[in-house]
This record gives sequence, structure tokens and C-alpha cells, in this order.
Amino acid sequence: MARTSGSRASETGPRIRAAALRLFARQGYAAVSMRQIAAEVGLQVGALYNHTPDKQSLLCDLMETHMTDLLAACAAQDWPQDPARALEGFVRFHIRFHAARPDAVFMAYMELRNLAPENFERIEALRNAYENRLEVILSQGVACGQFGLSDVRIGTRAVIAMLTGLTTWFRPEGGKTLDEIEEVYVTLVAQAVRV
Amino acid sequence: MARTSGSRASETGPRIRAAALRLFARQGYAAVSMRQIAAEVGLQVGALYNHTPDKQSLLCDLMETHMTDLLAACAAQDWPQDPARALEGFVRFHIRFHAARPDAVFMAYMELRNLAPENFERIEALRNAYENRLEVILSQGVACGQFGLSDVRIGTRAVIAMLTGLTTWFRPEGGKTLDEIEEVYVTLVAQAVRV
DNA sequence: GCTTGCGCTGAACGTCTGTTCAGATACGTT
DNA sequence: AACGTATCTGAACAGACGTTCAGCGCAAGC
Repeated sequence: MARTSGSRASETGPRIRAAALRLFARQGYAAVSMRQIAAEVGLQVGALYNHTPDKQSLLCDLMETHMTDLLAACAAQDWPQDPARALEGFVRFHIRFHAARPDAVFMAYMELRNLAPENFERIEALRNAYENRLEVILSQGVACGQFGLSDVRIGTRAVIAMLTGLTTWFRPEGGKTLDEIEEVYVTLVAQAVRV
Repeated sequence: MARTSGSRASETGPRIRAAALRLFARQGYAAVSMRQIAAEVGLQVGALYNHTPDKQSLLCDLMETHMTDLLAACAAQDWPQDPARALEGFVRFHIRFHAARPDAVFMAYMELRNLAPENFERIEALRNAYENRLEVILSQGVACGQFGLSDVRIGTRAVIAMLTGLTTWFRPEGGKTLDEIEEVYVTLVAQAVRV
């Protein structure tokens, strides 16, 4: 046997990445084998290497794609000048974006340590660029006296952690809708930083 | 060759667990081999099995010990009746306890998915017992009108996430001391839940 | 309709995995 | 001083790992 009927690189590549993403998120990079990914897509192991140079690149590609998507979507928003409204917008944006792709978020969060050093640096830079968005909003709010935060850097990290933590327990079938949760978080964050 | 001079189970056991903890925290359970742990302690692989039935038990032991320590320390505190003061105490306790054992916290947070199902259930129950402490404080505060939280369950998780996230970026050699960070967090949390 | 080459299979590679065990040795006990 | 047990070494096990590659077949381009 050989080439399967209907096989095309333009479809197989994305299917491999989708399978890898799901498996990496659920079991962790180190615990997932290339054979497992291949089986999920319905291929033999060797075929994966027509679409990725190696396992590490697969992880790195997924991480970079996720972070790039995040930054692009973030940039596409129109951000209010008013810090309080910008902060509210950030909370809503973050929650919506992350709730829409739980696997990617979970993987991006957990698998940083499995990146080769040079890949890690690149991904971390993207992450910092995103967190910097929030930091700018908070520092503007502090500068104009709207926010009473005593340390912007710590505040930024605290808010990010609070928001990102949502993805570790939120399940669509749970009692609360995402809209309800969003409102709670908007209030929590707004109050936390108010003067 | 055989038994090494000065070898004793009462010392080797803890040394193995300490090495495993450090390695699991840094590289992840699945990425750490038994040979690696043995090398860290200065043993051959086989010797590990005098002290643990298998790799999974090693992980589970470490997780359970951590959670048990956490609950014991938490119970040993004397908690103020006043919800606002109890909340402040909880924040301080959580930060101090977790900052003192970063490896254990990181492992307990990241490796839940690598527990066998029956182990997972037990550990998760311990975790829930801890989070319940905070939930009780928050709901008491809401009940007596001190806190203006619109949803206690979501608020609990948000606060826990915010506090636990601290361990992913806090390094003792960083610019801020733990005391300074503690004060910022106390304020952030107090404001977030106030009416 | 023939040819080219992409994308697949199936098998193989060397290495590493967790775990077991016979044999050797140092320690605690007597 | 001699014994027995606790603890270690060193080697072995079967299976899984990431990666490579010769060979085959299908689809697209002429």
C-alpha cells in the first residue's frame, strides 16, 4: 500500500496540528507520542514527518500560532482611551478569547518548559507583549488617578493570573454561563484596582 | 559492589523524594526518568524500588504530602471571626506557605493530570477542602454584608488563581520582597470583594 | 495517456523507558 | 565474633520512543 486516496498536504497538516494540540493539552507534551498523534489522524508515524521536521517544532508551531492569534485579535480591538473602560474591555476580551480555545490556552500555559531554549525566548517575548497591554492600561489609570494600585507590575500579574486561571476550571456545561462569569470578573478586577 | 557505606532507608527515602520533587517541578513528571532521579541521589535505578513501589506512587506521595501539609498548617492557624480579617489572614497564609515551597506548589499544580484516576480523586478532595476554607470566609462576609461579591464560588476561584499564580513568577532574587508583594495582594483581594 | 512527484506505508534504526532480580555488602543485633 | 536482614549494584527484560527511508500508488500537469 502507499498513498491513501484523497490525501492532500493542505488538509493533513492542519489535522495533525489539531490532533497534537488536543493531545498536548490533555496529556502534556512529554506524555504524548508521535504514534499517538498519527493514530488520531489515521496515519502511520512516518507520514507526520512530511508535515513537521520533528516533535519539538510541532509544539513550537502550535504555541507560536496561538500567541500570534492572541496578539492579532488584541490589536484588532479598538481600545477606549479611558483606562477604566479599557480595563473592562481587556477583561472581556481575555475571557472570551481564552474560553473559545481552551486547549490552546492550556497548552500555552503548561508547556512553556518543554520548549527548547531558543523557542522559549521567542514565545515568552510574545507573551510579554500581551501582558504589556494590560500593564499599560493599569499604569495609565494610576497616572491619571483613576486606579489606586500600589504596584502596577504586581497588579498586572495578579490580574492575568486571575483571568487565566478561569480556563482551568471553566467548562461550558457547568452551572454558570460565560456571560455571567464575565460580569463577575469585570467587577472583581475593577474593584481590585480602584482607588 | 553492593550496599553503599552509610546507606540507610530513613535517609535515602527522603532524599529520593526531594530529588523527585525538584525534578518533577522543573521538567514535569512524564519528562523525568527513574534513572535521572537515581543519578540525582547517587544511586542505581534499581535501588529506588526499595523506597517506592513505582514512579506513579512517588508522584502521588509527593502530592499527598504537600496537600496534607497545607491543610494541617491551615488548620493550625487561628482564624479571626471577622470575615475581612479572616480573608486578610488567608491571603497572607497562602502567600507565605506557597512561597516557602515553590517546587511542591508548582508540581501540585501542574501534575494533577498525571495522577492515576483513583489518586486524582483523593488529591482533588484535599484541594477542594482547602479552597473551601476560602469559600466559607467569603460567604460569611457576604452574609453579614461586609463583602459585595455577586458570586462566592467564582470569587473563590478567582482569588485562588490570583494567589497561586504568584508562584509562577515570584523569585526571591527579584526586585520585590515577599512582604511587599504580600501587602499588594492583601489590598487587591480586600478591594476586589468589598461591597 | 503518460509522466512526474507528492504523500503515504511498513519496516527498521538505536536509544531510552519502567521495572525486576540475583548477588554482594554493610549495618544492627545478639 | 557471627548472624541475618536491610539496602545497594549491575545486568537484564520487553516494550515504547523519535526519527529515517526505500518503495509504492494516486493525482495532477503536460
